[in-house]
Amino acid sequence: MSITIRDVAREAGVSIATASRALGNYGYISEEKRALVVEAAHKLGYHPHSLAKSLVTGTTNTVGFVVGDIENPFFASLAKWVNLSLAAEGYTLMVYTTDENVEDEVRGVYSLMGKQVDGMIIAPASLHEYAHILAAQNSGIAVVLVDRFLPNLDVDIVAVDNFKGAYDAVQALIKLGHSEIGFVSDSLDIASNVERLEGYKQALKDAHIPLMAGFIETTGYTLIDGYRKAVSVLSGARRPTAIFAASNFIATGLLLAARDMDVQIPAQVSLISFDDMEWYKLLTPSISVVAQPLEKVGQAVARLLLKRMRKDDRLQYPEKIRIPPHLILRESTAPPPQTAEHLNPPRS
Amino acid sequence: MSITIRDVAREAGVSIATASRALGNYGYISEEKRALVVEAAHKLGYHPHSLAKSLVTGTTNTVGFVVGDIENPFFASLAKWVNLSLAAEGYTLMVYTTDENVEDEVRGVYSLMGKQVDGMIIAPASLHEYAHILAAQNSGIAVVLVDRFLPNLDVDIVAVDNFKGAYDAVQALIKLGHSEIGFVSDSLDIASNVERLEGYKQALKDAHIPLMAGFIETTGYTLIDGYRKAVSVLSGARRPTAIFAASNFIATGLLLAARDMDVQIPAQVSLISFDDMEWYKLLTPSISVVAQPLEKVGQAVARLLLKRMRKDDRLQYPEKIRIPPHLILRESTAPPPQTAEHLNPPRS
DNA sequence: ATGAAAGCGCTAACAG
DNA sequence: CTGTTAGCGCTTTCAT
Repeated sequence: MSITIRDVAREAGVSIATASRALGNYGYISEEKRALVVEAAHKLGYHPHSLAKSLVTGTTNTVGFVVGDIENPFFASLAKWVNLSLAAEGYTLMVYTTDENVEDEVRGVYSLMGKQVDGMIIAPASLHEYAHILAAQNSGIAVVLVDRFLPNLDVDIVAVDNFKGAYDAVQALIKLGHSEIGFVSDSLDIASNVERLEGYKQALKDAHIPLMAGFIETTGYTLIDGYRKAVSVLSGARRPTAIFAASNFIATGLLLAARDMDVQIPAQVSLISFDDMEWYKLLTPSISVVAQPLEKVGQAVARLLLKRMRKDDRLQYPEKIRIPPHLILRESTAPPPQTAEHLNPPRS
Repeated sequence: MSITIRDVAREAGVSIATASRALGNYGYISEEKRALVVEAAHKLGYHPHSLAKSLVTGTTNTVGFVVGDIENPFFASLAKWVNLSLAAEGYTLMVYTTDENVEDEVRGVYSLMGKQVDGMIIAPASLHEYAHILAAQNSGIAVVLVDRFLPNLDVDIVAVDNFKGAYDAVQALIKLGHSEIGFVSDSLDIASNVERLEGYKQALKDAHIPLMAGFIETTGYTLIDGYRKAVSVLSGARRPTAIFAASNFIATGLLLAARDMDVQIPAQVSLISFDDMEWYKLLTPSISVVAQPLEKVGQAVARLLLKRMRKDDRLQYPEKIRIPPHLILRESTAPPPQTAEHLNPPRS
């Protein structure tokens, strides 16, 4: 069927060991035989069987990337940057999509373990279920989390400072005069959302604005979930004058809903979104955001994983890297409408 | 180090073969021993080593996905749909990004071959270089192309009817009264762009509008390439009254440029984009598009590949599947400006 | 510098 | 129904 190193060796008139040395560029071998083997390999159209090699060396040059949804521009962009760094070092990415579903994630992690990936990058779907992540670590695979901390687990992580990002955003809204600020995110079983919620709460607290439970809303992770929740928030009895959307999907759903319901942004409701999108600049109004430097995050993740896979012991354990996000105020944020009867001017 | 089937067999007090049968659910085995083995495996925390299994069975349950840029929403969305269908059948996706660079693509295909993927889905970066794709096919891997035909190669493909999509779009512009219609795409070494150009040309021809070489422009595949080209097109001596953008990246670049240059859409220039984006609806004006039903494309690709991997011989060879796109006219298309001295009313 | 041979973890004849 | 055994293609001691 396929051409093996055995065929190459025979063709070149050398032993399998010599052929292996020639093809793998290791050990002692005469230039003469090396050339012979290389030529034979070329002539026969030989291509190495990495699986067989992996079985003996124990390394696959493959890393697993486990995320909620590869269609989400946040993950797609992250994948691009991670891949860029990893591909340069000869690694291939196996992408596993979980639909933010823990059972799928567990399946994915074990499947990837079975496929003997050298490392895994995971954006865990749940704060509370991590036995599979522990199992992967214990089996000797390098694991680094991205975007979402697992406070109960000692494992490397790279993420944006979500607390600060949310805090800055909400503080900016408060400075504009808002006191009725809504928070909308997807599941609070996801660590980054919890951190963003904490930032939101702290900003309100520091401004002595009472926390209103009705202003904190969560929904699913898809665009349509975001849309539905937005419709309910915008049509609620007590509509906030500003909304902090904890992700691009939530913000997009809200924009779609606002358009359909003829709610004016920012005249009636201000908006700040987590995640910057190229097209946010194109909207009328352009959208204010907490931008995540995904290039930096992706590179940091890749670099850290690479070091772990190479067992670089100059690293602390675990390594926790926080990348600062930055607030960009555009046109979707403005002072609250004058007619708002609940207007509560900021103290500052 | 790790727990193997040998350990499980010993623990359960059976032979390796029996353990393998129990774990793999095949052959004859008593319920009693099966339970024993399963329990031992569970107790020991055994996880199968798929690589070793693959080495003997010759199948990996892995498929390679070779695309230009996973960050491009077109590919990201495609990946999602393909993955959905494939994951349901137990396959994992290895994503290889080529940056639309043939050398990278060649490297990727050979790397994936070495990793013994059962199948590959490729959006080839070049019309002319396909020896590597042939090699993959010849090595027994199921290969199906997506989005881009390779006319000189007998290989399965699923793609949108690019000719028709472009034809319909340009015809719609002509009906609105345009005769100075620009075409902007990335590389014409990419089959789908060529097909779209052909559709553009044919629509002009059928309306007896002379083809102007200066109205056909190509550029790179990134957003910034699209932006730069758009600036030059919009500031050219003879600016078209309508532009057909052959991809979402090109269209986005053009929108960004139009905003920066204060060019009014559609008052001064009409625009139709290939690829529909959720946010196109949110812009002012909303963007007219040739929408590609990516869910259908992704599912068709996955289904076809699955059949090939299973050697379903009810299939023709090669199988060529065209999915019809559909034109959605929104607000970015309007009659040309009255002041245009070159106005050439449609004949219809 | 080169070759013989062991073995990575698993499946699949084959024999019993 | 169960166990023994021969590989899958490759790397890597260990001799020579």
